[in-house]
Amino acid sequence: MDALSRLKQNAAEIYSEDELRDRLATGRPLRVKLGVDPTRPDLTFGHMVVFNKLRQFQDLGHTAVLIIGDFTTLIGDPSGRSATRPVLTREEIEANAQTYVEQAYLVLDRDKTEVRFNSEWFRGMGFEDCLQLARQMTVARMLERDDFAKRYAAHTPISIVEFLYPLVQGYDSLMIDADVELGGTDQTFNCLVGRQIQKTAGKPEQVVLTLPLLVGTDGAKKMSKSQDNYIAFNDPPGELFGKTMSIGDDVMWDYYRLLLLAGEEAIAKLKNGHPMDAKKALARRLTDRIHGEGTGQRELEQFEKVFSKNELPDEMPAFAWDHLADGDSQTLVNILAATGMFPSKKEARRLIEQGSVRFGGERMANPMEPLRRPTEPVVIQAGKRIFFRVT
RNA sequence: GGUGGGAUAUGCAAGUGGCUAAAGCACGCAGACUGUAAAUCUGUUCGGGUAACCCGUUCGCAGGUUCGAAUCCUGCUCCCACCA
Repeated sequence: MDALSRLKQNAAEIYSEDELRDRLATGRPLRVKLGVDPTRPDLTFGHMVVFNKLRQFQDLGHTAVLIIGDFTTLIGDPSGRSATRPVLTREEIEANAQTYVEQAYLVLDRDKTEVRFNSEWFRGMGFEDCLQLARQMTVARMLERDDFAKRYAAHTPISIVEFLYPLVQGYDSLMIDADVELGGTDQTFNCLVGRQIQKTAGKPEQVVLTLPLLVGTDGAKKMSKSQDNYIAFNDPPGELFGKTMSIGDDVMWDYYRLLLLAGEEAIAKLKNGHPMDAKKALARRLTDRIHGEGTGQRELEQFEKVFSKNELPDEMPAFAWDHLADGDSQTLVNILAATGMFPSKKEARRLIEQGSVRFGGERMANPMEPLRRPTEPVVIQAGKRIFFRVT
């Protein structure tokens, strides 16, 4: 497969393919830009889609330039909801950026990655320069952006600062001489603004390559932290595996394509088999990818043990009786609550009343059931996913 | 600057003096079933209490009226629309 077709794989849009071909033909390493938001230190599988593409560029000898939007974060962005986002301190931003980049290296080639903070060029920028930049955009053009158009129509607030964001992002492209900028399809507008700014400055315009947005575990909306439908890089292996198993059958193929870069032939083959086997393979490979070779197999075995065979997992947290109770006898609900594994005592009681709690394998439906100090370790199970031992 | 409308639990959204811890939907959680934490069906969803009942806190914020307020009054904050 030649370079261009590899890079085209999974791409939603390329502006434009001809330009990309020409740029590749120069034979020099291209500077491929990706802007990241340091307000959220945790990477999700949604990010992986774009990072995969970046990695493909790296494998072809190009340089990844990660722009940490620290300057913009420092100002605080009132985007979306009425509540203004908390403004992060310099230290918080740097810490976030650090974790972010470290996680990104699970996908990226560290040696071919350049990390830049955009405060580098924005901090010293005067208001005059800012106005000069703002001059390059019109309100009508800005309202073309899908996100703004919708919010404007729905009467949700849009701050002037938000109007400045695309310009800021575009200016980043100018400052690092980006040849290519990557982003999700929701970033299309912002990336295109970069082209305009480069053009005005008399520089070659960057190629924009957008990627589809990964659907979240709810199977409906795009994966994002705010929707709580995400799988994060730093989810523990069991969580990561389980969450992957919880996605709907329909969206599984997108995960194969966008996260594992599976080809259509391989997918067609999997579709002939059992959906559950395909999903298990997906979860296993993704777990391996993040947590290291072999972890996927281990989680697969645990998963089958717990969910298919209804057996106990190999590992579970243990609590000493003396931490949970004062005397030798205590009610079930109090024991559960004392572990801190439930959001509230009410919640623990609800679970008991709904018949989801087993004590040593025996179902207990009475929250007030008195328990005695166990003579040997006993396993308490709540629902399908919470297990712990009392010793 | 003027006029009108709005702020309710995780999200959307009912509720205009007591029967409201607050309808409904979505999400979440649990049970059943299964092919998995898919799908489907059912239940459940503020917190505390030896507990089919009692108590505390919640309806933008701060006060007030009332036996009683998410619901009425006053002030404040924020948002939206129209006009300029």
